[in-house]
Amino acid sequence: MQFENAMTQTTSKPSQHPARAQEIIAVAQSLIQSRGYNGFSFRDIADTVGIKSASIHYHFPTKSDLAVAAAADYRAKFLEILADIATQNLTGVRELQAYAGVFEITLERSGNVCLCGVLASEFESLTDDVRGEVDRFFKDQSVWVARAIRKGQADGEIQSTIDAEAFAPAYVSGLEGAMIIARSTQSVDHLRSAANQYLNLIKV
Amino acid sequence: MQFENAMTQTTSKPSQHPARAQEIIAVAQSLIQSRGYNGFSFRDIADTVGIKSASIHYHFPTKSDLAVAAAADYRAKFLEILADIATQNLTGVRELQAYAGVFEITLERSGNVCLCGVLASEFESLTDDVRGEVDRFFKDQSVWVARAIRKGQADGEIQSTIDAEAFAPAYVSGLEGAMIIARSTQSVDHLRSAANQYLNLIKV
DNA sequence: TAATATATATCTAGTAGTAGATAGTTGTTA
DNA sequence: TAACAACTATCTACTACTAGATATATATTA
Repeated sequence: MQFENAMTQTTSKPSQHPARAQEIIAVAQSLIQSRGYNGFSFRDIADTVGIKSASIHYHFPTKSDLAVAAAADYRAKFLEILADIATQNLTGVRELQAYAGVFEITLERSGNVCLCGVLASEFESLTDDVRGEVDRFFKDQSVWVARAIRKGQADGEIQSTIDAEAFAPAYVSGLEGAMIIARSTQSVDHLRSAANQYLNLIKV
Repeated sequence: MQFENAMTQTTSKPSQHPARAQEIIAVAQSLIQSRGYNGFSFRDIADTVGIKSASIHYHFPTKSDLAVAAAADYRAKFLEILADIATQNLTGVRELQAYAGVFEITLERSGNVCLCGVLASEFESLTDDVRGEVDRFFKDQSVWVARAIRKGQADGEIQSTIDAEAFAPAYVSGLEGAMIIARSTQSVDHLRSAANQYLNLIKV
């Protein structure tokens, strides 16, 4: 996947050479996804990247700035993946299956859960900047899923009685919750099964 | 609600006079539910309870011990509430609505999310003891929900094609995820709506 | 071209503050 | 008196973060 938008940061420092900044973001994302926002330190990142913790502050003045960048990057990349799925000429149901597949593959390959799901569960200890990014993520997701549902309805494979705008956030929520619980119960199947349950119920 | 089982702890110190220990557990639960396991300190609890942080170690030698006690107590109390619902002679669907209501009321009144949902999202930074408690919680929940679903099916108000054992964890996961996202989007309605979506889909 | 200036990205060394945890002491209660 | 439950005082390790120096690369100017 390509690095596109590191300048989404509201903070000052632009950082002309984004390779290292991106590297820091990637490690931060992985650490947040496995241990949470309050579960990692600048030193953890520094040790992994191979620099000193003080050097991270050059790229991201505060931990909040880093989290904002990590969440913004995560959101952007997720949107790219979804845009890619939408160009594959799939049916609505297949798109929703592919959507769930993104969650499943993440959990399967890395053992990590959704970055914004983790941040949301620590919501009270986040700055407003990070909260905003988390909020935007979930809005993104619901919009994309609602579109896929309507597509499936137009093709006659999803029940027309379903309210796409109401079911979309429920589908997203279900996958987020199932992903988090799946990790704690050591079974990707928990997530896969939940996704199938939701989908089977809305199919004609 | 009554304090029942503080001795579920695997650790040594029994603490004959459980009032203060229970007070500490209650504050710890609230802090975990709002800021996460890594988002609070012994000093936070001490300041709220009105003792010194060192005194907490008398009741709970380590932070992990405290988290285990908090999770075990949470699980026990949740089971009491569910047992209470089950004695109210409700239909299966009404029981499932009451179940969702427990989540909604918690979020509405305290702004807090499910303790075990939070812990699960920080899973990688938990000790095995805490992990076990979290795991047990979700097993509990699925068992109770599956029973309610089968009850609804027996009464003919829930579709007989639904696999109760497979849908139960999906329902629990959905409510957990919706609860976490609802807080981050500042709307209890997000949770209420998701609960209704799931239920409407399985009704006859 | 050579000298100068600026920017980038890192370092070392340090700040004040907080984390969980421990040892030993004191008052209180059964 | 003995158990309990708190205390004071302290420890080590770590937290995010900062100041100032340095090396290197890139521009700009004499």
